[in-house]
Amino acid sequence: MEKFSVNRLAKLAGVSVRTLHHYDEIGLLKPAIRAESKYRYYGKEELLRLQQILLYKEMDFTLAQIAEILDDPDFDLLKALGEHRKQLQRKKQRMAALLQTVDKTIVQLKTKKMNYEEMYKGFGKEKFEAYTKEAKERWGEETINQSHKKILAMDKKDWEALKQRGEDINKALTAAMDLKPEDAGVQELIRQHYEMMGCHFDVTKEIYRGLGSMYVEDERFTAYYEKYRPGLAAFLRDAIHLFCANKPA
Amino acid sequence: MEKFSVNRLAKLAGVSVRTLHHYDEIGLLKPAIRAESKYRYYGKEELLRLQQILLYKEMDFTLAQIAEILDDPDFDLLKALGEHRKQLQRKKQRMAALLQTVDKTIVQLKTKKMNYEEMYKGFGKEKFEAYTKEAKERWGEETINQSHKKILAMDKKDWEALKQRGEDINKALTAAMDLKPEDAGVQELIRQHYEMMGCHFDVTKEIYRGLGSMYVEDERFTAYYEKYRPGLAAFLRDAIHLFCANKPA
DNA sequence: ACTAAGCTATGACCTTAGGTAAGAGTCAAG
DNA sequence: CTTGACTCTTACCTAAGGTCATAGCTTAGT
Repeated sequence: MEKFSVNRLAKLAGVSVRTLHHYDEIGLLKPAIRAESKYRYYGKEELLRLQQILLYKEMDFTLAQIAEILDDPDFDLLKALGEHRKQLQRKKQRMAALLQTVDKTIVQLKTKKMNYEEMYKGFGKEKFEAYTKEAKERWGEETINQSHKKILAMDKKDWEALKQRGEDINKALTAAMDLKPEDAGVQELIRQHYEMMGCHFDVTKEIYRGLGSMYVEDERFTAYYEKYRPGLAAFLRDAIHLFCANKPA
Repeated sequence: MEKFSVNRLAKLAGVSVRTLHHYDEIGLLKPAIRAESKYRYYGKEELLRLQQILLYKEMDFTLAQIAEILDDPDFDLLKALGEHRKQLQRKKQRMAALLQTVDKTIVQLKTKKMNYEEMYKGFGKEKFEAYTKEAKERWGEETINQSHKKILAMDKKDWEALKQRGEDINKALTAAMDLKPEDAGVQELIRQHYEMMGCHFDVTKEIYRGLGSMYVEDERFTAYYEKYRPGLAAFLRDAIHLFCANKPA
């Protein structure tokens, strides 16, 4: 019968020696024999048990749960798996919800950036102050200031170039409004717009899609683009959504 | 200016007093004033800051990260949000992967149950032993025994009834093979089959779908059903997949 | 002013699944 | 027999608080 030292077993199973010590401590996996020297030696059976442990650990069971699964003969594994599945699903959904929250926050920050840009372009003092006030209410004094600082810290030339390019793309899109959103040329313009947005941080498909929705859901966006040309906001949203739907992950 | 005691602030923000103590300890949220009695008193500003903290906590930022976000003027919030988003997405994908693992495990357990049932129905000794050996290799001595114990512990009458019903449904499905998988009658039989499967633990759509795939991917399944009537395995799989696709979550 | 009830402070220990380190003992090869 | 690699135990550390215990504080009612 083969015997494995801690090191050997650890390497065989891909865990650390400390982990084996820990499992011994909590009684989850005890060595087959303990030499007089106090060295731990494991046999084939223990290797098997360790593999079982790792299987369940992979599924995110806690060590206590695993101990129960392996040692309690009255344990209903199917029921446990079913419940565990529910847990995992809840967690996954929670992640999805968090993602949405983060996305919304990112979009809102982007919006603020744009508000700021508009302000820069000289939209009149009242508008500027209304924006600032709203933003402060939504974000708190400190945050908004920090964010503004960031934007102000942006390199002037980069900023101007970015702005110019955005305007070019917008003009082209306005002209292309008579085509359908799925038109290849329109989609190419949208692609350029998307890449521009991604210039300073990653815009994922989902974030970009959220931004697209804002074109019709946020009145400031809508007002801005509708004045440009009526129907433009909805057109942009549709084109962006289409773009996102067709874009590979 | 209003002052809030720990209790008041905690209730206002929906956190525990201990949490406020903790935030004070780590310097994340310090009270506006400390009375000589050492009592903590918070002002409006602190309430605002606490709300900010909770906003980021909701997004699963750690307290250390939140401190950085709120206190470091050089902090790039957009970049942090972008990175955080990636993290969340990874976690979500991990959850999805875990779900699949759990589903597969559940389906395998179910399969074993069926093997056991076949064995019971008298499929010959060699087959039984081949199954048992394979299952032991895959699952380890202990697990398989426990699982068998569970099945044996099942109420005899329930089991017989379940088996009988399963056979009835199978016979009906065999007869219905000349129809299309999307036929309403076929889908109704599949629905009954699905409900039967869910008799002893929740079978979700996804798990059921996985089971459907096993009809053609697992040779034991395939052999069993093909012997019944050629083409039955694929037919069942298609019908099950269709059922799952149309079933509301 | 006094007292009881309720609020608060500090300190300490607990939780997961090990990581990391110190100091001492042990094994195997040369 | 030495040296280097291995192993032992002990103990402290992580995140975000939960849950006591003990002692001091505040406030409402009398």
